[in-house]
Amino acid sequence: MAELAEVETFRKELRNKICGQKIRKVWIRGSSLVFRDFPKRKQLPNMVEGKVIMAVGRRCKYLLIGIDRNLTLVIHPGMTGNLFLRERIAKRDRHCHMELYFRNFKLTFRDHRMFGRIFVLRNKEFTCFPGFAFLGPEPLSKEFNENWLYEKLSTRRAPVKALLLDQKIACGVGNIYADEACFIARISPLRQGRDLKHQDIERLVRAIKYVLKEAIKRGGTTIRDYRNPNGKLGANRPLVYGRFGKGCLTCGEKIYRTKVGNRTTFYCPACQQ
DNA sequence: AGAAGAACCTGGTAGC
DNA sequence: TGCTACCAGGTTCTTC
Repeated sequence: MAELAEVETFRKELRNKICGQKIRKVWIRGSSLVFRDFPKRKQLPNMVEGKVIMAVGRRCKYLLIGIDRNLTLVIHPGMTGNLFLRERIAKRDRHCHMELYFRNFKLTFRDHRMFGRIFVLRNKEFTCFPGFAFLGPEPLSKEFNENWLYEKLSTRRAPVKALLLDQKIACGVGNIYADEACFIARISPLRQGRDLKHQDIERLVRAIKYVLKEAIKRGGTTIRDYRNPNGKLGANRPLVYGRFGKGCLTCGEKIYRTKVGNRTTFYCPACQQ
């Protein structure tokens, strides 16, 4: 679920609700694997209880909750992680891993597959944190442009789809939007990176920005598990992802399904060259 | 260095 | 109905 557009939806929905709110109480599942990268997890409640949320940001697929002046609660939802705003008395089940209690509601992190990650960074640890150090530029920024992508793809033999999933190249792009971007740019996901011409890369950059903006506008894409913090489904509908055997929305040919870099990949063999 | 594949997890479902 | 095998939107490690 959680690609850039879904995490951005989390950010927008949460920002107005939790900014300025004091964290009254924290509950964490002690044995939960989502804290496996955070050795000091037992101290998490002590670190943040009684403190105020100052900002809600995002970098790539990481949600960043700024607490007081010098702490950031970092949440990576992984494949199935979700954040929910709920009544304080709402029951937690065995897939809940963390709850932040505010005055009138609580924020719950739920993840049944436990590929998600949660940890806390102090400001001075932030810049040297390895998870952020090598991420590429935000795809919706000016720095993510045809020059950047050409530089990253033009020497590579790997399929362009696999390269788009590399967070050092196109951070925030995941399996769905990589397929969608290739479809809109009319580029086969199987083509080698070094095989793309400048004009192909220009179309691809435009397509990546377009699919992400549209998905954010619609509150993300729900294939299976994704819900926004209020429990609503994402309203974005993929043009090619998940449409195996159905007619291409451009030319009517059947959509193919294959594997690229071990990931399920959908494309139209007629439109995408 | 870079490409490919497996591993990490659980739950849902297709097929028998 | 019940069992097994396989599949899933992310990341990271190992092997070649």
